[in-house]
Amino acid sequence: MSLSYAILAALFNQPCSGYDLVKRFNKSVECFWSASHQQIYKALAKLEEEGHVSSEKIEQENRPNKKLYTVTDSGRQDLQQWIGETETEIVPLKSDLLVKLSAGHTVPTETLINALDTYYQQHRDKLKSYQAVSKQYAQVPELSRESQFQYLALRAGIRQQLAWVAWCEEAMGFLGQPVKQPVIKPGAQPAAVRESSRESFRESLRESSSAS
Amino acid sequence: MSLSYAILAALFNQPCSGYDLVKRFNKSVECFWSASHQQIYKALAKLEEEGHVSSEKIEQENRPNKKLYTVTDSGRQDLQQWIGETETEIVPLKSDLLVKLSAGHTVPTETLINALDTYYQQHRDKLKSYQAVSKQYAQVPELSRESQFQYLALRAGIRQQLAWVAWCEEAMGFLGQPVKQPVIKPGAQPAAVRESSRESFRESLRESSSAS
DNA sequence: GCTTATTATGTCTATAGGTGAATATTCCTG
DNA sequence: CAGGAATATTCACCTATAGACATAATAAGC
Repeated sequence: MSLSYAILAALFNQPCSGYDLVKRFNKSVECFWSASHQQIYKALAKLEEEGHVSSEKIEQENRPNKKLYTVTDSGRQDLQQWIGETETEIVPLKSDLLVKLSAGHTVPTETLINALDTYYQQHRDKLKSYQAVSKQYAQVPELSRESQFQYLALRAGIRQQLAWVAWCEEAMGFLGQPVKQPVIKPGAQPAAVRESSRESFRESLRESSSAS
Repeated sequence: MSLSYAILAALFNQPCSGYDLVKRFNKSVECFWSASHQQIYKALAKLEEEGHVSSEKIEQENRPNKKLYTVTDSGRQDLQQWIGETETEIVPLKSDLLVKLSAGHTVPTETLINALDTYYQQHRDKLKSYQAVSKQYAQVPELSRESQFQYLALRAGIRQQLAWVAWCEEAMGFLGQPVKQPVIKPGAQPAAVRESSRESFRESLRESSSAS
């Protein structure tokens, strides 16, 4: 359901081809909605069938022809109506790693550390890539209102990754492993990271017990 | 795929009936894997067919009979093997709200504030409920290794919710709305929340631009 | 005796979400 | 001109999930 709207939103901001859309999803939309190219093409076909987008064949000289997709009036209305619906469910978390951890006592600690390390690296990479996009926004002197909204969505993605990175460090501390390298240069990070990275498993237990 | 393993892990920690499993998923497992009762019953049936769990009919006096599910040797091996696999993909984020926001300029700000507020409340509720479970852990003088792992998984859930709550506040600040009430009593919160709540949209932009 | 809630276990169906493989064109390099 | 990379798209299939429906026992209140 939401994939269609994610596509409508992206196309509304900037009409483009399916292929370009895939690239945009991989670059930044991914931080709030991920999808494979097959899914995107399928959803585009359905949206066109429903009349929410229209396509125009563009003849290209140096490369295969492409279809330029544009949101129709009906598509825009549908999108706006959906945004207005308050039938809002928050994202249910689904993490392989946490499932593994919840049965962690059944396997050697080393196994868990390996899994954790893989995750840690991936989250750090994602964070880095989102922060790179964030930097691009920051370099524009005056962001359009449109861009500001997109930046705000990106901020959520960054906060999610920060939370994961901080948790990985906490988990590594618990599993008795030193953190291999500092997250990112100090000073370039919002205070939240440094604070939360410092927080240990033990400390958090004590805090919970003192909470009212 | 992972639902089966989430069930195996839960049953391995504590054998129970399908009904109880549903309740456990709603209570705390949900913070790392969510599933409906239909999915759980279906997955249980499949696991039994495959021989990974066995069921025993329990006659009950005061209520309908139930089936007590236990993980078999084959199930335990399967679970342990899966935990060892390093084919680990981090959770792709999928958020309706962020999709809505990315096209936020197409609707009145009030619409967005409404949507945001609904999310804010839900994340705060989730956070509160996870923190309540966390408190239960903290009250046990000496946690078993088993429980420590589960607590660590819960910590990830809490951090996720904290990140969402903090972002909601940042977003509200951007949309020009005052935060209606403080997150939770100060002092009961890890420093990370207070820090990150304070961080504004504008400040974050400046930080991004100064980052190397 | 009737209604409603809770415990307990499922099935069916439609649709959304997701993967793997295949296809075709054009460009660039050796 | 052969082979690979980038562009651009589609098919077939499978799983996941939501929503509705079905069943049946007990317990509590009116």
